[in-house]
Amino acid sequence: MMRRPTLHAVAARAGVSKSSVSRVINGEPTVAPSIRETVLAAVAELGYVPNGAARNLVTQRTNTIAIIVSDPPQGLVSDDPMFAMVVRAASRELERTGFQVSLVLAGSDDSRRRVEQYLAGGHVDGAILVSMDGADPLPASLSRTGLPIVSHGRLATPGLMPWVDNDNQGGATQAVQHLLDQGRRRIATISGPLDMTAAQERLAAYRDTLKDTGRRSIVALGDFTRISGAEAMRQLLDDDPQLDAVFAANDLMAIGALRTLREAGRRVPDDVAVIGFDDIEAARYTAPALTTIRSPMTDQAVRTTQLLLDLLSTGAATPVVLPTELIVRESA
Amino acid sequence: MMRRPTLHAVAARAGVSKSSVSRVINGEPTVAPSIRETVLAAVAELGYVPNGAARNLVTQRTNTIAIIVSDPPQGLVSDDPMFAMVVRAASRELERTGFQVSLVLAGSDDSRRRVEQYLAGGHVDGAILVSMDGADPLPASLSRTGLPIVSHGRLATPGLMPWVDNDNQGGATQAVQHLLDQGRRRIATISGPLDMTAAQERLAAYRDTLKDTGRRSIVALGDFTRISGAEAMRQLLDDDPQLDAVFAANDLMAIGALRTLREAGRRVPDDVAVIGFDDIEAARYTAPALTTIRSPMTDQAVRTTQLLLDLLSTGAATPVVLPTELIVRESA
DNA sequence: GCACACTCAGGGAACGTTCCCTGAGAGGGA
DNA sequence: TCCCTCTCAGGGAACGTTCCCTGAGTGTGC
Repeated sequence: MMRRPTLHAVAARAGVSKSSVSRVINGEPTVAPSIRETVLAAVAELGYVPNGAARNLVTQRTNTIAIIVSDPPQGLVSDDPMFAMVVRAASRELERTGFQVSLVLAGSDDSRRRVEQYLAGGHVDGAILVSMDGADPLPASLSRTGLPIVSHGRLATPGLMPWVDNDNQGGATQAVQHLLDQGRRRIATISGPLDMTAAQERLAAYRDTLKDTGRRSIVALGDFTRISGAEAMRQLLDDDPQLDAVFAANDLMAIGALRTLREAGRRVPDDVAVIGFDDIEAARYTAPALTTIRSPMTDQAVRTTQLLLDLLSTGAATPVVLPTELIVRESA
Repeated sequence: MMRRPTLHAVAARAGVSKSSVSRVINGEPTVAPSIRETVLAAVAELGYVPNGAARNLVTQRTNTIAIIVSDPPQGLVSDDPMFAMVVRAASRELERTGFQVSLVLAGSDDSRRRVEQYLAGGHVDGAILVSMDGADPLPASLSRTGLPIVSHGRLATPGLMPWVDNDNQGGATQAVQHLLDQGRRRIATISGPLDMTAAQERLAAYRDTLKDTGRRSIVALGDFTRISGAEAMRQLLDDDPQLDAVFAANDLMAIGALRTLREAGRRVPDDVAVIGFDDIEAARYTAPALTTIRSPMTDQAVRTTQLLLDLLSTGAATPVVLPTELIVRESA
């Protein structure tokens, strides 16, 4: 394969110095129109494209941002809509502002070391951490690199970096209140994994809201997947066959719960009301359609990206909490 | 922010030449144990991490692979499970083999130029194209860069690059045959966007299979999204209220169709049988559970990645077709 | 008419690695 | 004992840019 042309080659072709070519390439104004034209012609003729590595080396910038998502350790590859929405929205925003995106999966402990090395190796100008769980040591160690980093979702350890999250507490309160308003008496919940702040906050809000009414909480644990929602629902039905409402901490688990209820012969919402959280697109397509709390996922990703851009340009950024909204459909 | 230590600094600290440090870092065997130890100590002490750009510049390699996915031009961000599955599986495989992943969204014409420049700029060692539609000029222009590139999904223009696809024709034939075996008489289909080869092949197989039985085809067009499936189903019911089966070219559209049928008061599968394609996880959670054709998405992504690795190491790679499987659940 | 400012092109160091080449020293064979 | 080979450390060029600095040339003000 032929070696790609360099700045030098263009300079020779155009009969000018490489400094001038560099100036034209970078759009500096202090260059005579005649030279600019000659250079542009030579660039087009040779098909010149600046070498990224050389540029990065001398400028000490890469124009690349890492999106770091935690990868479930199990061999399974999940179709989590969150992943698609967040990665897509953030990537789009980054590309719009002229950055490349480096996607990094943080799975095993082994890969964590790799991530640290990668960030420390100057490959990126900054990073976005997506939905890290509280047990993960990665945020702490990465924040020590001194690189500009923001988190999509509040971290368990406060103060490490700026973040953007939705109002989990407010949303969960809305959800449970809606069930109460309907006159539901035994309201259970399917919680997310408790090492994630979103799950903690939603569970806490559920408990607080119920407590005010003197009702007892009925809790089953899931991990934000459909199958865990289905299993948790089965367990809830065993624990309390009389329950007449369930608040699932996300839509995926609500979808799982819906399936279990159907298998158990319970009618939704007549026998049991179900409400989810997130308002993913699939929530419009369940039978019955899922009542849920809309959390602005795309928005959150965009805002997180903008927070990083702020951090890069101004050196400072403050956390953001986005409001949620109750979406009433058929299931509650 | 303090400048990160360089090879030179480590060499000075360890009292050896930078050549020796470089040798230790890169694990070359021709270095005395005593020197290796001293260097390793200095590396640990200073927290040295090699600079990526400098390394890339001199080695002419980046250890980075681009995953290029077409981004729908509409402002919408979709939660397409395909995106999550494919990007995740491919990324995991790439990271496992020591590559970084650069995620590139190819949307507007403007961004296409950006992508070409990016690949030509030597930022990556190779690229994976994901599910490009036939109208997209990107594959052709990218293959002209001479970079090793493979495609996830067969391209409309053959011969541009190696690819991995599943057996669309076989799968669609299985699906329609299953409906015929059930004694269904009026079998409609919801096709995907016809500029994608997967949609073309599935539609062609539907037509061929029906033709052999003397039945006429009833076709509505979708674009692989849930909402398009719902709309197409509505149109099909208008066109032929007597239809008793639908083959949707993917599960997302089947899910949309299911909703329309429910709204129209048709029972599935009693009145109308529905069969999808892909076997995404959500297919297990519809009511009724979706009968579908399993296409090995994760597998396909992994195989595509391996194809690229082959291409990188051996310079050659041949297309792969993966088999599909009929998964019978409740909807047909 | 002369000095001075101002514009703009070119030369070359620097960025932080890798890798080739040289050469010092050790070891072994005749 | 001498020479040849072999091992392994160091020096320095090269990778392809950017950017600072120098200096040539032109224009301007008095």
